[in-house]
Amino acid sequence: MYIAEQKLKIVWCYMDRRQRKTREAIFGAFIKLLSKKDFNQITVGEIIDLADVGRATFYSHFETKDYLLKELCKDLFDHVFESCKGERRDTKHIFDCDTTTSTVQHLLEHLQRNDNNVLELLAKDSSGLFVGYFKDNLKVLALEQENELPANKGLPHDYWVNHVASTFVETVKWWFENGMTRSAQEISEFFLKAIK
Amino acid sequence: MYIAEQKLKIVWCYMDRRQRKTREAIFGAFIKLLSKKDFNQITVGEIIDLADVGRATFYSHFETKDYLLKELCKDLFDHVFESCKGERRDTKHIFDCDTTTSTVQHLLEHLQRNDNNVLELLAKDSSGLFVGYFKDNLKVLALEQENELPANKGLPHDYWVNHVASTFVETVKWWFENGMTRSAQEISEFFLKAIK
DNA sequence: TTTGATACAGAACAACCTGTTCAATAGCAG
DNA sequence: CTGCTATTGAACAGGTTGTTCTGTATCAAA
Repeated sequence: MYIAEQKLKIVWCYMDRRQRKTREAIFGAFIKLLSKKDFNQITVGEIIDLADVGRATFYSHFETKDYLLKELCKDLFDHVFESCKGERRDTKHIFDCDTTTSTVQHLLEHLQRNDNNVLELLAKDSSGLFVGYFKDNLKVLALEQENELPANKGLPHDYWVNHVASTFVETVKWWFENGMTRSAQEISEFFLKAIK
Repeated sequence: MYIAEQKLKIVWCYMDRRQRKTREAIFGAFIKLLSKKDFNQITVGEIIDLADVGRATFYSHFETKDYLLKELCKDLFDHVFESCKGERRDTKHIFDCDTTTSTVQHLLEHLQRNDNNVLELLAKDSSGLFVGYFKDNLKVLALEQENELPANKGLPHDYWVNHVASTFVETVKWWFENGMTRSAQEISEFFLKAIK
């Protein structure tokens, strides 16, 4: 029962090649299915068929379907935000990578590439988990560079942070639902205007 | 198979007393369960047990569990927004019911009474359906009295309407999650400041 | 009150999904 | 090569779903 949990979480890169392959296959199949139908309508049977993986193998990696979703969220958003945070760690200023683009625009450009269909998953997020993880990461990011954000207008701090994060998520969803025709810079301006 | 659909939807008030009773019983049981656990973890068996209703009866009313949720959303939000819209229809000005309170505050006060646990359902909305219906209704409301809202800052119209509706939903959720200790008036001010 | 229509209860049913177990097989690291 | 570990594939019990059926209770109208 869920034998690989510790290894998978703690020493990811030292994982057995077989484990990595299975994990990636399951994630891939899951993402493909998630972009087609609702989470609750996807069965484990479909996942393991598409991933071409044994039933027992699935359950040795993920305790349940919900845990699979959680781990996928972690993987996805850790990857999306890693560049922002990584650069910040190195340089102390988020703008160093490109002095003309803000953090917001940088993040939007990263999303525009849409690795792993993050946007699709965000847009048709029937479980709310993706949006939840996204917002949590954004809140941390907002706290890290609070001085770059507009004034909080005398509103309670946590209300303001939540408002900023929510507005960003809604902005991204709006962008995606309108075909991503506008540029990342334009969307960035929309967002900043909205919370100004 | 879902024999009563037309009657239920079109001539609600002329419905057979038996039908009304079962429908109410099912809705009541469903709401009670929804405030305790996630939608996807609720079984039809639990619902009919709590509603004290036969299995076949349930399926003669609702094609499936998802349809039950949809109909519940419709009922709930039609009721929440009916007062706002009703007053507007009569008076042409939404402020007539109380010249000192705005539409926003009026809606918040209505939510504060929390009929049918709407707030609880909104806060722990695992399916996203409640929030979706809530936002749709808010958008219509926002369009109806656009002149009362702050300027859209040159943003695209649908982006702005979506932003306003989303901010309202998030404000309500924040209110609820913080124990509803603040007054409706205060929350109304937060919301208006946030989108100003 | 009687009558015909309709909603209900309760059980039974097949089809499906879940999560577990197990023996056999295949791949890995030292 | 050898011991260890992941994977396979099948089988399994337990639970859920949506349907079907028969008999009963309730309604609305004559």
